Amino acid sequence: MTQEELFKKLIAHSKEYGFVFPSSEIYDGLSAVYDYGQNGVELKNNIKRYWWESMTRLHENIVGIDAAIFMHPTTWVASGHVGAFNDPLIDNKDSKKRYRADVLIEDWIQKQEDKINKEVEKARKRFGDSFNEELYRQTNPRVTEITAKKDEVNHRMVEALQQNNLPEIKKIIEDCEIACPISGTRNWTEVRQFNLMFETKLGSVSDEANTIYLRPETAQGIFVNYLNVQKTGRMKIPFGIAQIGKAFRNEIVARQFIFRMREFEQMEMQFFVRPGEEMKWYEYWKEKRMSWHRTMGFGDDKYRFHKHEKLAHYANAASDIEFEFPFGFKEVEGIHSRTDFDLSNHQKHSGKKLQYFDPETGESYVPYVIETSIGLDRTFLLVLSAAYHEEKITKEDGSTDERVVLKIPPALAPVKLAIFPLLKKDGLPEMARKIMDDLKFDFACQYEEKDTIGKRYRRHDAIGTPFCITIDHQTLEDETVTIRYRDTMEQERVPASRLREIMTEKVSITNLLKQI
RNA sequence: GCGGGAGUAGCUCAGUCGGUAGAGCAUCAGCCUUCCAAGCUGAGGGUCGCGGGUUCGAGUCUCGUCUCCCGCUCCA
Repeated sequence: MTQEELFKKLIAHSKEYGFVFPSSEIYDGLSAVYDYGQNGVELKNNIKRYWWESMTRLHENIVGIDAAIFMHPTTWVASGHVGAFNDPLIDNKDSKKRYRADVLIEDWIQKQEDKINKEVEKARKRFGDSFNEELYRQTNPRVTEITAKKDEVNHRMVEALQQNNLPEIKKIIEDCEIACPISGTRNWTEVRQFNLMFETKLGSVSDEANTIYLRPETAQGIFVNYLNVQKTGRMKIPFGIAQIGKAFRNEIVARQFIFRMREFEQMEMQFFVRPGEEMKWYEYWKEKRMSWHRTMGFGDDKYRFHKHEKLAHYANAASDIEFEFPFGFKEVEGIHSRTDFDLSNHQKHSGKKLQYFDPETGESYVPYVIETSIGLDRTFLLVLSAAYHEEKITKEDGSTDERVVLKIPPALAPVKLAIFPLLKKDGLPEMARKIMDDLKFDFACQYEEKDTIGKRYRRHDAIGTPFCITIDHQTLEDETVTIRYRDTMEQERVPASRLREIMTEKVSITNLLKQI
């Protein structure tokens, strides 16, 4: 089976067993929007808990918040999103490739600079020690010509971007005779604007309303509350603020199931540190986060770091944790050194002092920030794709059989234990109900009495239930039950009175947290 | 946006030459069996994505349209 087929089966399985449904399906769906079903929401909540507790419980100096999705519009001016997330796009009609129009122009400008540098180097060789680079740059006719043209284009581009003048951007591309690197042609479409932030109106009367944005990242909710948390929590640097919440990006192309959605959920932690110590903490969090992933037990070779060479406007170092999905190694989490970019800009735009007085050094400063930002939906997909197994089984009579099993770590599984009476008579259902009533306060349990026992086992394999408890005639005599293990399909007989203790040991998130 | 693929029952799919809708699984009710899916009987479930055209007659031919999935620049 190819990876693509496997991925398709995984998507079908997700729907079939109540993990993920296409949004608004009865109306033909909505592109790249998905809903989490009855099992999906449990798995998702368990992942959230694993993350949340690994942050807030295991670190005394990390606390959580839950900021609103709506934020003051100036937030996004300060964060750089208003400027940086307005991408003018253009398509080449021959190669069918899509480009960011400003990037095309920037590449052209870079080319001109390369040309100039080449000229300078040539001249340096020619003139030897007597070479005056500055003078040459100012006087050489060829260099000054290219420089002038380059500066003019740059000026036009900046102005056009500021005024959102798309036809002008198209004209620049035409004037510079920029060709598509793939097709080599200059057969371009019009330039179109893709605003990555969703707009909405605040206020019930539309003409009085202000345009606000749905947040494109949760981080800013942390930054604008930095001072509130620091003061009210009497936090001392270094300290962190964690948050789980929805974010929205009007992606140009949103694809690959729940991997890239327009509405998605992030789990972010911003860690505030003393300037100059950011690299130490950057390395610390890279290791911590990788360890969190590996503890789930899907295999260390499924993960790798990817270092960003090209950095975002706010970062001075950035690495991704990538996981090997059925469609290749893809980013699940980013660990970014964000410098003091965000807090400084909020300080500037708000006029509020966002500084920290460090009693150890006796100085005030704007803290530096290390960000860990993980996609919850991506982690969900990670768990599902790593857990999905199709197994061939040889039965006692020699015939072969197949089963689909989700080997989800027990602590994250939507249903922890399924409770079955072996027969639907002889008082077994009553006994099973009694055991379930006792355990349901501590574990997500499901009771099933329909169909043969084998069918019930398989149904729970398919949703990843790690343990099935079966009540048989012997239970009536000595109060023992069998535990059937999902991964090995083996059974073990234990006293019913010990179930709580055994299950607590096997399914608690605490034990996962201890291994990080 | 462009290119490719696909829309028939909850799921997987069949449907011949254009003749009026089928199977398996699943669901529900009952019977039988009882520790690893597929025993028996019965029931429910369909505007064949949508709209027009050709035809006595369209799931099938034709035109249009919509939606979903995959690939391409961005990111968590």
